[in-house]
Amino acid sequence: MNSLFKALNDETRRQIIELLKDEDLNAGEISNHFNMSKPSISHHLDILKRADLITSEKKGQFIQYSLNTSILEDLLSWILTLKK
Amino acid sequence: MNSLFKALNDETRRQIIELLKDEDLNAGEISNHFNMSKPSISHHLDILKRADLITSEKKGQFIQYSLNTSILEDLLSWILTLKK
DNA sequence: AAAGTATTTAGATATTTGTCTAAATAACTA
DNA sequence: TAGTTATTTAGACAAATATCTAAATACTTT
Repeated sequence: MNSLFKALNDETRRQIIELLKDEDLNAGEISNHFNMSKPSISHHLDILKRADLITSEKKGQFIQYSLNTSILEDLLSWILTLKK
Repeated sequence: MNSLFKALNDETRRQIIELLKDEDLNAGEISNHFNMSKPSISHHLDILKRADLITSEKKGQFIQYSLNTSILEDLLSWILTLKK
């Protein structure tokens, strides 16, 4: 859970998650949505990946990123145990 | 949401939340559960309070802390929008 | 009023984090 | 194979964070 909370604790990373909610994107496309260097975005993607919140797949010259929502189950149930 | 994610991004603070899930506790009682100085715990309580995850009420010489789960609604719905 | 208990505030410090630029790696194209 | 494009890795640095000790504040008790 530690890496999950850590990954979510950044506005840029949360925005990346929301971008990927709608469609898969490659690193460059993600980068274009932000006023930030590509290496910084790459770093954020790495943190999201370590938290298992996203997956990546090489498509030729590009790397396509997808959201993995299944990991959010843990978070959901953690929250729900608090609420009752 | 920023302060909420920030507050949740710490193992000690998550443990405090779990302690308060079962019963209200004062600062000293919370502190006793951790191998950490009282000022450090006080600091964590402050961050949880700023995030509105806990409330405090003065009871004479003591300060009693309670969990506020209503703030978790926002987090819940944020997660749910991602999952569909 | 003085002493004791509970908690926070202040200030210091080491670690972690987010960002950058430059360089490296990998794949496509001519 | 040389050049171009996509992405990551490496290394540096400023800002944020978690922790500590010492001191301050607030309440209770004698």
